[in-house]
Amino acid sequence: MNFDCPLISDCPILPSVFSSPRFQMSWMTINAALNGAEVGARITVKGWVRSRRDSKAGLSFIALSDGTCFATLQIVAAATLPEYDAVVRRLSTGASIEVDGELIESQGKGQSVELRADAVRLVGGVEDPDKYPVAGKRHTHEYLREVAHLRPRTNTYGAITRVRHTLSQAVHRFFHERGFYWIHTPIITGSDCEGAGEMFRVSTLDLANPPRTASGAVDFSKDFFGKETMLTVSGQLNVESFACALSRVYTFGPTFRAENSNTSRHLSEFWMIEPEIAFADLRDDAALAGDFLRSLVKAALDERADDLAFFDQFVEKGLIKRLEALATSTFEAMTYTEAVKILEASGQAFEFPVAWGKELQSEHERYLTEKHVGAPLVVMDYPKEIKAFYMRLNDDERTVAAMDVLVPGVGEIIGGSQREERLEVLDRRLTALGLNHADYGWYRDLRRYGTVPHAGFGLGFERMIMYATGMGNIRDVIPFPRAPKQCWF
RNA sequence: UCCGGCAUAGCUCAGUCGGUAGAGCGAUCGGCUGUUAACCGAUUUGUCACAGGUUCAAGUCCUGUUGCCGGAGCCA
Repeated sequence: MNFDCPLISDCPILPSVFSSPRFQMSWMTINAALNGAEVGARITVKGWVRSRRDSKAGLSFIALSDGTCFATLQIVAAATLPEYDAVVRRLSTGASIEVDGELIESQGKGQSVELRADAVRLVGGVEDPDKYPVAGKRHTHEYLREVAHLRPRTNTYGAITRVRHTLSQAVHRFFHERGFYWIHTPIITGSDCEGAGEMFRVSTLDLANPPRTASGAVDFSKDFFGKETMLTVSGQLNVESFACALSRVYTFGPTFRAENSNTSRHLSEFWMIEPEIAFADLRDDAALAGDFLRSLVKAALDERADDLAFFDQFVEKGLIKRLEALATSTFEAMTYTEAVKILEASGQAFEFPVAWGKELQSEHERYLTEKHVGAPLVVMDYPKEIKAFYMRLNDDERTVAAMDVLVPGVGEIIGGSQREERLEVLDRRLTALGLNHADYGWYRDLRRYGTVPHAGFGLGFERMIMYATGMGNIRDVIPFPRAPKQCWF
């Protein structure tokens, strides 16, 4: 690598305190070549062949992608090149090449600039073009999932990957700019009170021959941590302790659920964002959720227009309009009690009956957000019986300060609540639910020492990506999906 | 986990009443063209998911298993 090449200024670098000295390479990204490089520049690009078309005029056209942007760069390779027959004419989809050449205005339609090749070098050929798993044709998402190591080379997955990155960056930027601190909550937990479903065990015990207690049960005191440990299902409980010290904090990391969920909206391993704010109530929480979703959508619109244009055309017609509408909207909000009234008055024939005190079913949520509102919707103040122990009891003693954000097409994208900060009320809830106070020692401590009202929520990151791209299956918006019976790569 | 559907060429699928395997796309070769989802012609391709059963004969019918898809539940 040559880090001092004077010709190259690598792809648009955002203004930053880190912008000098620049990290430069001796070749140019296709993103840089297409967006900002001077016509007439002599450059080198490297990437993977999407397609090759030969012309009897003595030319071959190569569509080259390096994944740095949606578009491919058209390489024009003349038959007069010494390597024309040995290299160029043998290129097939998927091969990797390096090309030196001059960036020129395109003589053809479909692109403004193209690279007139001075030299084409094969980096890696394709063993058997007939067997290349992502040949230049349409493939189903289901099939591409089986070749997840090669699907990043397709238009769709390249676009998803770039949007995913942009949204990740936007998450951190949003919170950083508002004074939130990122807390790295643990992945391994010894807390059996997280309570959000089945957990994966973490153990170094010999499964075939585990140590036993006198009563015959597996003796976890002999395990690595001296107790039973699991993969976390949420960083919330841990992050609450940091909120009650640094005021505004969030987590953004992987989360694990061992539920046997076989749906297009669930993964066994997914990423979740959980902000937590001290001195905040549920209204503050909902306001933050709205700002947050709008900011993420705006980031995607601003920074990934090329990828969104693709999704708009091939995945969900009208996607961009929908996102633009969201970016400037305020979310409608209603209480659970109002939602039940609306559903009861809707005249819809639901499979599951609607009644105050019962969970809202998917079909109910879908009606509310897709038909009744036609936009994102916040439902608040659910009956305490159907919500978790840590949610703050409202003055009516029947409901808790919980909220769900529902969006058309995806359903529940955010779940949050104001946390119960009053020790005696929390203890009453624990008792009512038959939970052992001793198991919640440090969590109760937060209520014993300088307790404050606080609230937060969890956003399923992959569900956000689905919403931002129009993709219909959550397994297609994460690089290597983990789901029941699926851990292939 | 429950309900429903599906599993046939590299991919997407057809395959009638049970009678011994087809198309499109891709790929390869050739033709044409500053081409671009190119176009025209030719060629290429099979453990019919797996295990058993019925039958003279099973891709086709029956049983079981596995996997995938859609919906539901759990949730984010």
